[in-house]
Amino acid sequence: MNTQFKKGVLELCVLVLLDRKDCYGYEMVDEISKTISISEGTIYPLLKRLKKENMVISYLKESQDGPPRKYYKITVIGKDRKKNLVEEWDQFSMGVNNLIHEKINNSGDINDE
Amino acid sequence: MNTQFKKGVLELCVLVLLDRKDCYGYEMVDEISKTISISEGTIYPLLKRLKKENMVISYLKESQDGPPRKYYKITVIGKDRKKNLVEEWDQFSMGVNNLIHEKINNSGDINDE
DNA sequence: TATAGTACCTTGCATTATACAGTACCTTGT
DNA sequence: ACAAGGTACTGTATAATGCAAGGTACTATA
Repeated sequence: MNTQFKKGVLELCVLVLLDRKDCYGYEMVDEISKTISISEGTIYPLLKRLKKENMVISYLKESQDGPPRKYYKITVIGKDRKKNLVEEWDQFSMGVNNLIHEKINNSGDINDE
Repeated sequence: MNTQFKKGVLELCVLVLLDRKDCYGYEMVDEISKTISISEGTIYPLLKRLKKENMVISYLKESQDGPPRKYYKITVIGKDRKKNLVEEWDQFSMGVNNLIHEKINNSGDINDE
């Protein structure tokens, strides 16, 4: 899968997931991997950054299947950012789709027949 | 505009444009900027790379409005790559849209009523 | 008990595309 | 001669991801 396409989108995906419910890293890798292939080494640094930027907070919780899990919870700032990112993404992806699928924006639809 | 989203997509856009008609760099900046804000300093290195990878070839042509223009023409390899990229993009963007707009893929639609 | 396997987190280095600013050349109009 | 705009190019910085490796906790099994 094209690495470059993912740039910036992973952050969006993580925030969207966390806006639905608290998650731990490993869980998000699983969830997101259904759509976009990623690995742990990618998501943890991202989570660290989001935490540093106050988009999320984290708390530990014990697990029955292994070591304690570090859950992440989205903050108000994070929700805000998520909203912006979703809007940007929608606009961006629509623009690209228009561009590559030939729906060229002819502003000024003058018939010359 | 979110810089990260553009990663990889610009290459796609350039190849798509060139698959329609030969263009020169400055022209493509204009064209693409209608949708995605970019500048010359971004596109020329990209074109250079595409040329190095044999996706495009270039030729000079005089202009009446300024210095000669360097036109780029897509090659068979380039067309191939464009096709792949378009497919990848379509799949990728659809996946992301599903993910962020909650259409979660419930494989196994068992009714429990 | 030792070992392997899996769930889970972390870090470091390499890769790669874009941003921005600056340079330079050509042409036309004043 | 100068300004302005069209056209091409380059260098340095930024930033997100990939991959590989390592570490801890728990569970199962030999």
